[in-house]
Amino acid sequence: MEAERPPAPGPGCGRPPPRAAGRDPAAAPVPVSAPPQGLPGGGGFAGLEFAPEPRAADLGASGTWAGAAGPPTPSAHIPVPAQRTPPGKARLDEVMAAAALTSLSTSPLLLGAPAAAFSTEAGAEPWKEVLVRPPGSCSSSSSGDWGWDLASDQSSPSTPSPPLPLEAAHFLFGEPAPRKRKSSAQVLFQCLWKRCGKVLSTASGMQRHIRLVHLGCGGAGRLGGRARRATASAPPRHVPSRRQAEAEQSDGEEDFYYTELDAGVDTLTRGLASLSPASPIASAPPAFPSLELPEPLARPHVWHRDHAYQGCLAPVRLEPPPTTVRACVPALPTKLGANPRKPRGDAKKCRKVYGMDHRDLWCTACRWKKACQRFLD
DNA sequence: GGTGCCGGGTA
DNA sequence: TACCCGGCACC
Repeated sequence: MEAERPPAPGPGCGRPPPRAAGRDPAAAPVPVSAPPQGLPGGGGFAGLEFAPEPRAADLGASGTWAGAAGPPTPSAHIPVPAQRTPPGKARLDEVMAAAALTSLSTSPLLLGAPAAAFSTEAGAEPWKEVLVRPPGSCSSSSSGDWGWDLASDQSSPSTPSPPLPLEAAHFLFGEPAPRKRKSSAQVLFQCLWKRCGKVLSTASGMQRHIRLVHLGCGGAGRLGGRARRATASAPPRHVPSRRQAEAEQSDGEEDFYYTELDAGVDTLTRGLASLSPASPIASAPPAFPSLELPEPLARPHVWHRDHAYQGCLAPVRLEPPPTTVRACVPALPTKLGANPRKPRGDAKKCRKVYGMDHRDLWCTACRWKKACQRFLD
Protein backbone atom coordinates (compact mmCIF):
# COMPACT_ATOMS: atom_id res chain seq x y z
CA MET A 1 0.00 0.00 0.00
CA GLU A 2 2.34 2.59 1.15
CA ALA A 3 5.23 1.13 -0.61
CA GLU A 4 4.53 2.94 -3.76
CA ARG A 5 4.58 6.36 -2.28
CA PRO A 6 7.20 8.09 -4.26
CA PRO A 7 8.07 10.99 -2.10
CA ALA A 8 9.23 9.14 0.89
CA PRO A 9 12.91 8.66 0.90
CA GLY A 10 13.24 5.01 0.87
CA PRO A 11 9.94 4.05 -0.29
CA GLY A 12 10.78 1.55 -2.88
CA CYS A 13 10.67 -1.36 -0.67
CA GLY A 14 11.52 0.13 2.50
CA ARG A 15 14.97 -0.33 1.38
CA PRO A 16 16.84 2.74 2.43
CA PRO A 17 19.09 4.22 -0.11
CA PRO A 18 22.08 3.98 2.06
CA ARG A 19 24.63 5.52 -0.08
CA ALA A 20 22.31 7.23 -2.33
CA ALA A 21 24.65 10.03 -2.80
CA GLY A 22 27.85 8.19 -2.99
CA ARG A 23 27.01 5.30 -5.14
CA ASP A 24 26.94 6.68 -8.58
CA PRO A 25 28.95 9.75 -8.52
CA ALA A 26 31.96 7.65 -8.43
CA ALA A 27 31.05 5.45 -11.26
CA ALA A 28 29.27 7.99 -13.32
CA PRO A 29 31.05 11.22 -13.35
CA VAL A 30 28.37 12.52 -15.53
CA PRO A 31 26.40 14.65 -13.21
CA VAL A 32 23.66 14.81 -15.68
CA SER A 33 22.65 11.32 -15.08
CA ALA A 34 21.29 12.70 -11.94
CA PRO A 35 21.15 9.33 -10.47
CA PRO A 36 21.37 10.65 -7.03
CA GLN A 37 18.21 12.51 -7.50
CA GLY A 38 16.09 9.80 -8.66
CA LEU A 39 17.35 7.80 -5.87
CA PRO A 40 16.35 9.66 -2.90
CA GLY A 41 12.90 8.93 -3.88
CA GLY A 42 13.52 5.78 -5.70
CA GLY A 43 14.94 3.77 -2.96
CA GLY A 44 18.25 2.24 -3.54
CA PHE A 45 17.27 -0.39 -5.92
CA ALA A 46 20.35 -1.50 -7.56
CA GLY A 47 18.35 -2.81 -10.39
CA LEU A 48 16.21 0.15 -10.76
CA GLU A 49 18.95 2.51 -11.08
CA PHE A 50 19.63 1.33 -14.50
CA ALA A 51 16.59 3.00 -15.70
CA PRO A 52 17.54 6.55 -15.17
CA GLU A 53 20.95 6.16 -16.47
CA PRO A 54 20.29 4.79 -19.84
CA ARG A 55 17.64 7.36 -20.17
CA ALA A 56 19.99 10.13 -19.57
CA ALA A 57 22.30 8.61 -22.02
CA ASP A 58 19.56 8.36 -24.51
CA LEU A 59 18.61 11.88 -24.10
CA GLY A 60 22.06 12.95 -24.41
CA ALA A 61 22.54 11.04 -27.54
CA SER A 62 19.53 12.42 -29.15
CA GLY A 63 20.28 15.88 -28.04
CA THR A 64 23.75 15.67 -29.40
CA TRP A 65 25.12 18.19 -27.02
CA ALA A 66 24.43 16.78 -23.70
CA GLY A 67 25.98 13.50 -24.47
CA ALA A 68 29.13 14.99 -25.75
CA ALA A 69 30.36 16.70 -22.70
CA GLY A 70 29.10 14.86 -19.80
CA PRO A 71 30.08 17.78 -17.64
CA PRO A 72 27.98 20.28 -15.95
CA THR A 73 25.96 21.61 -18.82
CA PRO A 74 22.83 19.81 -18.14
CA SER A 75 21.05 22.98 -17.55
CA ALA A 76 20.00 23.16 -21.11
CA HIS A 77 18.45 19.83 -20.88
CA ILE A 78 14.98 20.08 -19.71
CA PRO A 79 14.30 16.80 -18.06
CA VAL A 80 17.48 16.61 -16.18
CA PRO A 81 17.47 19.80 -14.29
CA ALA A 82 13.87 19.46 -13.63
CA GLN A 83 14.21 16.36 -11.63
CA ARG A 84 17.35 17.61 -10.15
CA THR A 85 15.96 20.42 -8.19
CA PRO A 86 12.45 19.57 -7.24
CA PRO A 87 12.63 16.02 -6.19
CA GLY A 88 9.05 15.68 -5.42
CA LYS A 89 6.03 17.83 -5.62
CA ALA A 90 6.51 20.07 -8.54
CA ARG A 91 7.66 17.16 -10.53
CA LEU A 92 4.68 15.23 -9.60
CA ASP A 93 2.42 17.90 -10.78
CA GLU A 94 3.94 17.84 -14.13
CA VAL A 95 3.82 14.20 -14.30
CA MET A 96 0.29 14.25 -13.19
CA ALA A 97 -0.72 16.61 -15.84
CA ALA A 98 1.05 14.74 -18.52
CA ALA A 99 -0.29 11.49 -17.39
CA ALA A 100 -3.76 12.80 -17.14
CA LEU A 101 -3.57 13.94 -20.66
CA THR A 102 -2.22 10.76 -21.94
CA SER A 103 -4.65 8.74 -20.01
CA LEU A 104 -7.42 10.76 -21.43
CA SER A 105 -6.40 10.14 -24.91
CA THR A 106 -5.65 6.52 -24.41
CA SER A 107 -7.91 5.63 -21.65
CA PRO A 108 -8.29 1.94 -22.39
CA LEU A 109 -4.72 1.20 -21.73
CA LEU A 110 -4.74 2.61 -18.39
CA LEU A 111 -1.65 1.03 -17.26
CA GLY A 112 0.25 1.19 -20.39
CA ALA A 113 -0.38 4.79 -20.99
CA PRO A 114 1.01 6.27 -17.87
CA ALA A 115 3.91 3.98 -17.93
CA ALA A 116 4.75 5.05 -21.37
CA ALA A 117 4.19 8.61 -20.53
CA PHE A 118 6.62 8.46 -17.75
CA SER A 119 9.20 6.63 -19.57
CA THR A 120 10.53 9.85 -20.82
CA GLU A 121 10.87 11.23 -17.41
CA ALA A 122 14.02 10.09 -15.92
CA GLY A 123 13.11 11.42 -12.57
CA ALA A 124 9.91 9.60 -12.24
CA GLU A 125 11.53 6.35 -12.80
CA PRO A 126 12.01 5.08 -9.35
CA TRP A 127 8.53 5.06 -8.22
CA LYS A 128 7.21 4.14 -11.52
CA GLU A 129 9.29 1.10 -11.26
CA VAL A 130 7.92 0.39 -7.95
CA LEU A 131 4.52 0.48 -9.34
CA VAL A 132 5.13 -1.87 -12.07
CA ARG A 133 7.27 -4.11 -10.13
CA PRO A 134 5.66 -7.39 -9.34
CA PRO A 135 4.65 -8.18 -5.86
CA GLY A 136 7.57 -10.36 -5.35
CA SER A 137 10.15 -7.74 -4.89
CA CYS A 138 8.40 -5.52 -2.49
CA SER A 139 5.81 -7.73 -1.08
CA SER A 140 7.32 -7.39 2.30
CA SER A 141 5.23 -4.48 3.29
CA SER A 142 2.24 -5.40 1.31
CA SER A 143 -0.77 -6.86 2.89
CA GLY A 144 -3.02 -8.48 0.43
CA ASP A 145 -3.31 -6.04 -2.29
CA TRP A 146 0.16 -5.67 -3.45
CA GLY A 147 1.04 -5.29 -7.02
CA TRP A 148 -1.87 -7.10 -8.36
CA ASP A 149 -4.00 -4.08 -8.36
CA LEU A 150 -2.11 -2.62 -11.16
CA ALA A 151 -1.18 -5.53 -13.16
CA SER A 152 -4.25 -7.53 -12.65
CA ASP A 153 -6.39 -4.56 -12.44
CA GLN A 154 -5.95 -3.53 -15.92
CA SER A 155 -5.95 -6.97 -17.18
CA SER A 156 -9.10 -7.88 -15.48
CA PRO A 157 -12.14 -6.97 -17.41
CA SER A 158 -14.16 -7.26 -14.33
CA THR A 159 -14.77 -3.65 -13.74
CA PRO A 160 -16.93 -2.19 -16.35
CA SER A 161 -16.29 1.18 -14.98
CA PRO A 162 -14.18 3.13 -17.40
CA PRO A 163 -10.81 4.35 -16.43
CA LEU A 164 -11.82 7.12 -14.22
CA PRO A 165 -9.58 10.04 -13.87
CA LEU A 166 -9.75 9.39 -10.25
CA GLU A 167 -8.33 6.01 -10.64
CA ALA A 168 -5.75 7.39 -12.88
CA ALA A 169 -4.79 9.68 -10.14
CA HIS A 170 -4.43 6.84 -7.76
CA PHE A 171 -2.24 5.25 -10.12
CA LEU A 172 -0.17 8.22 -10.71
CA PHE A 173 0.39 8.69 -7.11
CA GLY A 174 1.36 5.21 -6.75
CA GLU A 175 -1.57 4.38 -4.68
CA PRO A 176 -2.98 1.08 -5.50
CA ALA A 177 -6.42 1.94 -6.58
CA PRO A 178 -8.52 0.61 -3.78
CA ARG A 179 -9.57 -2.47 -5.51
CA LYS A 180 -11.32 -0.32 -8.03
CA ARG A 181 -14.36 -0.41 -5.98
CA LYS A 182 -15.67 2.79 -4.80
CA SER A 183 -19.10 1.60 -4.35
CA SER A 184 -21.35 3.62 -2.22
CA ALA A 185 -22.84 0.63 -0.59
CA GLN A 186 -21.28 -1.37 2.11
CA VAL A 187 -19.28 -4.12 0.62
CA LEU A 188 -18.68 -7.42 2.18
CA PHE A 189 -16.65 -10.24 0.90
CA GLN A 190 -17.74 -13.74 1.42
CA CYS A 191 -15.57 -16.72 1.08
CA LEU A 192 -16.98 -19.19 -1.31
CA TRP A 193 -14.96 -22.00 -0.07
CA LYS A 194 -16.80 -25.07 0.81
CA ARG A 195 -18.33 -24.81 4.18
CA CYS A 196 -16.50 -21.68 4.96
CA GLY A 197 -18.61 -18.77 4.00
CA LYS A 198 -16.56 -16.46 6.05
CA VAL A 199 -17.43 -12.85 5.56
CA LEU A 200 -14.92 -10.10 5.72
CA SER A 201 -15.17 -6.49 5.06
CA THR A 202 -12.10 -6.07 2.98
CA ALA A 203 -11.00 -7.67 -0.18
CA SER A 204 -7.48 -7.89 0.91
CA GLY A 205 -8.53 -9.48 4.09
CA MET A 206 -10.51 -12.00 2.22
CA GLN A 207 -7.70 -12.69 -0.11
CA ARG A 208 -5.44 -13.27 2.74
CA HIS A 209 -7.96 -15.48 4.35
CA ILE A 210 -8.26 -17.56 1.27
CA ARG A 211 -4.61 -17.72 0.71
CA LEU A 212 -3.81 -18.71 4.18
CA VAL A 213 -6.70 -20.82 5.14
CA HIS A 214 -7.76 -22.43 1.91
CA LEU A 215 -4.98 -22.21 -0.50
CA GLY A 216 -2.83 -23.06 2.38
CA CYS A 217 0.12 -20.97 1.67
CA GLY A 218 1.51 -17.87 3.10
CA GLY A 219 3.34 -16.26 0.29
CA ALA A 220 3.18 -18.60 -2.62
CA GLY A 221 -0.40 -18.22 -3.48
CA ARG A 222 0.15 -19.70 -6.82
CA LEU A 223 1.57 -22.86 -5.63
CA GLY A 224 -1.21 -23.40 -3.25
CA GLY A 225 -3.68 -22.78 -5.94
CA ARG A 226 -2.30 -25.39 -8.15
CA ALA A 227 -1.96 -27.91 -5.48
CA ARG A 228 -5.42 -27.36 -4.32
CA ARG A 229 -6.81 -27.71 -7.73
CA ALA A 230 -5.21 -31.00 -7.98
CA THR A 231 -7.26 -32.23 -5.13
CA ALA A 232 -10.33 -31.53 -7.11
CA SER A 233 -12.63 -32.03 -4.22
CA ALA A 234 -11.99 -28.95 -2.25
CA PRO A 235 -12.92 -25.98 -4.33
CA PRO A 236 -16.41 -25.01 -5.05
CA ARG A 237 -17.29 -25.51 -8.59
CA HIS A 238 -17.18 -22.41 -10.57
CA VAL A 239 -16.37 -22.94 -14.07
CA PRO A 240 -15.26 -19.45 -14.69
CA SER A 241 -13.08 -19.44 -11.73
CA ARG A 242 -11.15 -22.38 -12.81
CA ARG A 243 -10.76 -21.23 -16.27
CA GLN A 244 -9.77 -17.76 -15.42
CA ALA A 245 -7.61 -18.76 -12.64
CA GLU A 246 -5.68 -20.83 -15.00
CA ALA A 247 -5.51 -18.13 -17.52
CA GLU A 248 -4.18 -15.72 -15.06
CA GLN A 249 -1.43 -17.85 -13.91
CA SER A 250 -3.23 -18.05 -10.64
CA ASP A 251 -2.12 -14.66 -9.72
CA GLY A 252 -4.83 -13.24 -7.58
CA GLU A 253 -6.45 -16.51 -7.73
CA GLU A 254 -8.04 -15.87 -4.41
CA ASP A 255 -10.32 -13.52 -6.18
CA PHE A 256 -12.20 -16.38 -7.51
CA TYR A 257 -12.92 -17.90 -4.23
CA TYR A 258 -14.76 -15.12 -2.70
CA THR A 259 -17.59 -12.97 -3.68
CA GLU A 260 -18.80 -9.55 -2.88
CA LEU A 261 -22.00 -9.23 -1.06
CA ASP A 262 -22.72 -5.61 -1.35
CA ALA A 263 -25.70 -6.35 -3.51
CA GLY A 264 -25.14 -2.97 -4.88
CA VAL A 265 -25.51 -2.03 -8.44
CA ASP A 266 -21.95 -2.40 -9.29
CA THR A 267 -21.96 -5.90 -8.12
CA LEU A 268 -24.26 -6.60 -10.92
CA THR A 269 -22.64 -4.46 -13.43
CA ARG A 270 -19.40 -5.87 -12.50
CA GLY A 271 -19.96 -8.09 -15.35
CA LEU A 272 -20.96 -11.62 -15.70
CA ALA A 273 -17.41 -12.51 -15.44
CA SER A 274 -17.34 -12.13 -11.77
CA LEU A 275 -20.75 -13.51 -11.51
CA SER A 276 -19.63 -17.00 -11.24
CA PRO A 277 -22.60 -19.19 -11.68
CA ALA A 278 -22.15 -20.48 -8.25
CA SER A 279 -21.90 -17.13 -6.71
CA PRO A 280 -24.66 -16.45 -4.31
CA ILE A 281 -24.71 -12.97 -5.57
CA ALA A 282 -27.23 -14.04 -8.04
CA SER A 283 -29.59 -14.48 -5.23
CA ALA A 284 -28.92 -11.25 -3.53
CA PRO A 285 -31.01 -9.01 -5.73
CA PRO A 286 -34.28 -9.71 -4.03
CA ALA A 287 -33.43 -7.05 -1.60
CA PHE A 288 -33.40 -4.52 -4.36
CA PRO A 289 -36.38 -5.08 -6.50
CA SER A 290 -36.11 -1.77 -8.15
CA LEU A 291 -32.69 -2.43 -9.39
CA GLU A 292 -32.19 -1.96 -13.01
CA LEU A 293 -30.47 -4.98 -14.13
CA PRO A 294 -28.07 -4.73 -16.95
CA GLU A 295 -29.35 -6.02 -20.19
CA PRO A 296 -28.20 -9.57 -20.01
CA LEU A 297 -29.54 -10.02 -16.57
CA ALA A 298 -32.80 -8.42 -17.21
CA ARG A 299 -33.63 -10.53 -20.13
CA PRO A 300 -35.28 -13.55 -18.75
CA HIS A 301 -34.80 -16.02 -21.43
CA VAL A 302 -32.05 -15.20 -23.71
CA TRP A 303 -30.03 -18.09 -22.64
CA HIS A 304 -26.42 -18.07 -23.12
CA ARG A 305 -26.37 -21.70 -22.97
CA ASP A 306 -26.64 -21.87 -26.67
CA HIS A 307 -23.13 -20.78 -26.82
CA ALA A 308 -22.02 -22.55 -23.82
CA TYR A 309 -19.81 -24.87 -25.68
CA GLN A 310 -18.12 -21.97 -27.26
CA GLY A 311 -16.76 -20.83 -24.07
CA CYS A 312 -19.34 -18.30 -23.24
CA LEU A 313 -19.81 -17.87 -19.58
CA ALA A 314 -23.17 -19.40 -19.94
CA PRO A 315 -24.30 -18.46 -16.52
CA VAL A 316 -27.21 -20.70 -16.78
CA ARG A 317 -27.80 -19.89 -13.23
CA LEU A 318 -29.35 -16.64 -14.19
CA GLU A 319 -32.31 -18.31 -15.53
CA PRO A 320 -34.08 -19.26 -12.33
CA PRO A 321 -35.98 -16.55 -10.58
CA PRO A 322 -33.51 -14.97 -8.30
CA THR A 323 -35.86 -14.72 -5.45
CA THR A 324 -35.95 -18.31 -4.47
CA VAL A 325 -32.36 -19.01 -3.89
CA ARG A 326 -30.99 -18.25 -0.55
CA ALA A 327 -27.54 -17.04 -0.16
CA CYS A 328 -26.61 -19.51 2.43
CA VAL A 329 -23.51 -21.49 2.12
CA PRO A 330 -21.53 -20.79 -0.93
CA ALA A 331 -20.36 -24.31 -0.95
CA LEU A 332 -22.97 -25.76 -3.18
CA PRO A 333 -24.88 -23.02 -4.74
CA THR A 334 -25.05 -25.05 -7.84
CA LYS A 335 -27.42 -27.35 -6.16
CA LEU A 336 -29.38 -24.69 -4.48
CA GLY A 337 -30.33 -22.70 -7.46
CA ALA A 338 -33.40 -24.40 -8.80
CA ASN A 339 -32.54 -27.17 -11.17
CA PRO A 340 -29.01 -27.23 -12.04
CA ARG A 341 -30.17 -28.48 -15.37
CA LYS A 342 -32.63 -26.81 -17.51
CA PRO A 343 -35.57 -28.72 -18.68
CA ARG A 344 -34.98 -30.46 -21.87
CA GLY A 345 -36.37 -28.73 -24.85
CA ASP A 346 -38.95 -30.24 -27.07
CA ALA A 347 -37.25 -29.42 -30.26
CA LYS A 348 -35.69 -32.24 -32.08
CA LYS A 349 -32.05 -32.00 -32.10
CA CYS A 350 -29.59 -32.77 -34.75
CA ARG A 351 -29.12 -36.20 -33.46
CA LYS A 352 -32.70 -37.00 -33.82
CA VAL A 353 -33.21 -35.21 -37.05
CA TYR A 354 -30.26 -36.50 -38.93
CA GLY A 355 -29.63 -39.61 -37.04
CA MET A 356 -26.43 -41.09 -35.93
CA ASP A 357 -25.41 -42.01 -39.43
CA HIS A 358 -25.36 -38.44 -40.56
CA ARG A 359 -23.43 -37.16 -37.80
CA ASP A 360 -21.57 -34.91 -40.10
CA LEU A 361 -24.76 -33.01 -40.64
CA TRP A 362 -25.12 -32.22 -37.01
CA CYS A 363 -24.28 -28.89 -35.74
CA THR A 364 -20.96 -28.73 -34.09
CA ALA A 365 -22.51 -28.38 -30.73
CA CYS A 366 -24.36 -31.59 -31.13
CA ARG A 367 -21.32 -33.28 -32.43
CA TRP A 368 -19.53 -32.25 -29.36
CA LYS A 369 -22.34 -33.27 -27.18
CA LYS A 370 -23.07 -29.76 -26.29
CA ALA A 371 -26.32 -27.92 -26.29
CA CYS A 372 -27.67 -28.01 -29.77
CA GLN A 373 -27.15 -24.84 -31.61
CA ARG A 374 -29.22 -25.47 -34.62
CA PHE A 375 -32.50 -26.40 -33.11
CA LEU A 376 -32.84 -24.12 -30.25
CA ASP A 377 -35.64 -24.65 -27.91
C1' DG B 1 -32.64 -47.26 -23.10
C1' DG B 2 -32.36 -43.09 -25.92
C1' DT B 3 -31.39 -38.38 -25.79
C1' DG B 4 -29.51 -33.81 -24.55
C1' DC B 5 -25.82 -31.65 -22.77
C1' DC B 6 -22.75 -30.33 -18.70
C1' DG B 7 -18.29 -30.66 -17.12
C1' DG B 8 -13.97 -31.73 -18.01
C1' DG B 9 -10.06 -33.74 -20.60
C1' DT B 10 -6.91 -33.71 -24.54
C1' DA B 11 -4.34 -32.04 -28.49
C1' DT C 1 -9.52 -23.05 -29.21
C1' DA C 2 -11.35 -27.02 -31.23
C1' DC C 3 -12.67 -31.37 -30.39
C1' DC C 4 -14.06 -35.29 -27.82
C1' DC C 5 -16.28 -38.01 -24.28
C1' DG C 6 -17.85 -39.66 -19.49
C1' DG C 7 -21.59 -39.34 -17.12
C1' DC C 8 -25.92 -37.73 -15.54
C1' DA C 9 -30.69 -36.07 -15.81
C1' DC C 10 -34.58 -36.20 -18.42
C1' DC C 11 -37.88 -38.53 -21.40
